[in-house]
Amino acid sequence: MPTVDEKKNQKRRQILDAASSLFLDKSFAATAIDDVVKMAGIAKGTFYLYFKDKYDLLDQIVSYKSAEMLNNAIDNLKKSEDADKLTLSEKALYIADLIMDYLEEHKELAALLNKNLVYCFKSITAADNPEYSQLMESIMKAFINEGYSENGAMITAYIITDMVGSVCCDAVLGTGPYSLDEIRPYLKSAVTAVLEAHKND
Amino acid sequence: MPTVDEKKNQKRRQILDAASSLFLDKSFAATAIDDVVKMAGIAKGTFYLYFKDKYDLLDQIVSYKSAEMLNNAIDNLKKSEDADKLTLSEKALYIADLIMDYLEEHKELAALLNKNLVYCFKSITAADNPEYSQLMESIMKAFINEGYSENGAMITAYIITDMVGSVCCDAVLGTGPYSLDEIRPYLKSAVTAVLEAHKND
Amino acid sequence: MPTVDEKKNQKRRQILDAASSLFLDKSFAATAIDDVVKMAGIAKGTFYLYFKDKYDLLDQIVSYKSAEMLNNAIDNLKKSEDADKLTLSEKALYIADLIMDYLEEHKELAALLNKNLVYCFKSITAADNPEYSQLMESIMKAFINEGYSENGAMITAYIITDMVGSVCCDAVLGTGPYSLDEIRPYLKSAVTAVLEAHKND
Amino acid sequence: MPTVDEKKNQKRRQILDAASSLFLDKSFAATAIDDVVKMAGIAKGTFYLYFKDKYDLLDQIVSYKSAEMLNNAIDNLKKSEDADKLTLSEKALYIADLIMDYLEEHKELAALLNKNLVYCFKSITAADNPEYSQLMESIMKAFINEGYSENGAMITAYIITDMVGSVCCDAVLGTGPYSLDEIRPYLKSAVTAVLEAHKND
DNA sequence: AATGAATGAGAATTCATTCAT
DNA sequence: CATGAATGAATTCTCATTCAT
Repeated sequence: MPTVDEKKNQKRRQILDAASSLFLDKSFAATAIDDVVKMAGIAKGTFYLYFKDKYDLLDQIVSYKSAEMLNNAIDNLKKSEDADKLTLSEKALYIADLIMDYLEEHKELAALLNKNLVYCFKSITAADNPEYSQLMESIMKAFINEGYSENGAMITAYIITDMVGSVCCDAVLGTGPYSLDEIRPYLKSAVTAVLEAHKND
Repeated sequence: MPTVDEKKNQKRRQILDAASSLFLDKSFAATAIDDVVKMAGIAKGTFYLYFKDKYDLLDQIVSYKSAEMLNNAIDNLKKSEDADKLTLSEKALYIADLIMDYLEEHKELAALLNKNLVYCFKSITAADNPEYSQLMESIMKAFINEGYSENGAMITAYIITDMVGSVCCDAVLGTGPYSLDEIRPYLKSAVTAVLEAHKND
Repeated sequence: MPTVDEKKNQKRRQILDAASSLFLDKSFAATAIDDVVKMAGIAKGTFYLYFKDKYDLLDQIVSYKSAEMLNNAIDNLKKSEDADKLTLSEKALYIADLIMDYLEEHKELAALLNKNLVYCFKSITAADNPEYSQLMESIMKAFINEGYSENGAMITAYIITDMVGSVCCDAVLGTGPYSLDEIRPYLKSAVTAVLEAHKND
Repeated sequence: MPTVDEKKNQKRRQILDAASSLFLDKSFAATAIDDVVKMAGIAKGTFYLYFKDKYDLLDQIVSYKSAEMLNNAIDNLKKSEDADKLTLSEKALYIADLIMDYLEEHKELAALLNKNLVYCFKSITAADNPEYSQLMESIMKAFINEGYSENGAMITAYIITDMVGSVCCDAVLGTGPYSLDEIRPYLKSAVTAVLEAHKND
């Protein structure tokens, strides 16, 4: 016996899922609200009960899908028992691998990110989820421990995020010259290299 | 005495310039052909004498603006007499700097590339300009000489291009967390690091 | 201990009051049932328990608010003990003043009447309230006594009502060029003049 | 051989005429742009070539139709050779008659004015047509000559305009209790009476 | 009686493209 | 070559009303 609120949330997710699959197929611009409601199996008016307008839909999709990816990463991190023993570089590669796997399986998120993997962190930071802030903090600490300045750590993380996001989106969406499998080892060694390059900066 | 062809080309450039400035301000989707022709000072019908449709306009802008950037790079390279004596890494940094400077001064191109600096090379490759192919070849040779496999060279170049493009577009368009001045040194050391990482791969 | 009927009537009035204030602010057309129910603090479905549709609401508001104004006029008339001794013209001015005061203080009614002060009398005549018919009759008698034909009396009363309604609505709603204070003396002498003009017609 | 400009103006009038006839039948709110373009025999997009939006259409109709009425009045006035010899009161009655005749024959204007005959003068004043300003001035002079203060003249004219407009619109649209024929003599004597009442105020 | 989620027809407006002049 | 009026399908969003709970 699902409550009213559960039903509402389920319907919201129906719309979110329909829309993100359409955005992947046809792009945001080429997708009409009409397409979304038809695929979600609801009436046009119902859509506007859940979303202010088309842009609100886009925002909510990015947040919602990003949160899914982050939660997935956190879950994985928790499960790997020896996470604590990993070096910063190893941790970075671990997370990079998780993100690549996730985007490969959720191409619709890759399409939405449009190479801006940083969006994830932005929308994550906005929602004040204690688990997220904890994660952020622990990452920063790891950087500092290895000799990075606070600013250097942030910039390095940003460059790596952008590089991984850009290359990975191209790869999984087929818009770049290489498949994810082909480029993954090179991308990972690039991550390590950039990380090392800025140590003690 | 400008020939008919020169006049045509001049009008084509008027449209191209008007459109790219509008695409920067309001995005491709939000720019109407009406806006373009008004800014270019021509009639609506005239537009379709020069471009097949709106998408053709976009394609031609990217090619045209990319060509400008590439030509600028080639000119610079030619002027620096000791270009031949530079190592691969030094050349890469030299080009990266040129691209960063150019995009900073031509934000409209940054907006059009939308983080896909690779587009440039694609649209360049399409047009068979001997100077471009020469440039490409000399770059490849430099890689091979330093011990890269052909495939490794291509992938490395691609990753670096994507990284620079992504970070640089964010920076000049103000969509990222850092300005170009702030991030440039870090980005350059990242370029070197990635380059080194794949040597002998 | 409020009876069920009293409760119903109270809720009906809540809706009526909310709606008329919104109709003043935003006009009938621009006011959504949604706005009304939100302001009245009830559910959308509840609205349709009390009113057939949006137009029924409008009708009932005009009747309800007109009745309020008429009741107010009757009360005032009763209190002024020497009402009987007044001439027709004096009575007319007395009532005109009451109406002007009332509309000044209840601009929402002025907005609803939309210059049709006659609506008041129509919706009043519909409801068969003995007090209203008494009032009407006594007014007609006063006319006849002063030499008007029955038809002349009706037409004169109509013209005066329309003139006062039109000028007064403009004044209190700020849609005309004069404030009520500025125009009131002129309007009152116009009332007297029209009254005199048709005597013995 | 009609010029392009003549054709445009003719099309604009087509739309204006179609719209005002529909506004009479169904009210402004109930008329869709779709109805207007169907009746005018043009495409929906064409409508927006001539009018900014639905409200612009309404404004332009009122101006256009008001101008027609005013021009008609001026023409009539010019033709009646002894206009100069008429007293103010006679002039007022002459104009009132013209307006009543006109609105009876152009009910669509009556519907648009919505009892606000003053709109006419507003929209007329806005357009700086020398003939209109001349008319206004000569009317004001006539008032002053007969002993009115400037303010008194304005207010009196306003009250009369509002009264005639209100009563007359009701009459021709059938929303009031009397037909124009029935009420015209009473309305005219009311005009004279109000005029007299404020002399020397 | 009361609720409020769902409906879907219908509204206004936009805009890429065509074509007669 | 150049023009710009005309097109009409497509799009987003609104809102009075219903009905299962």
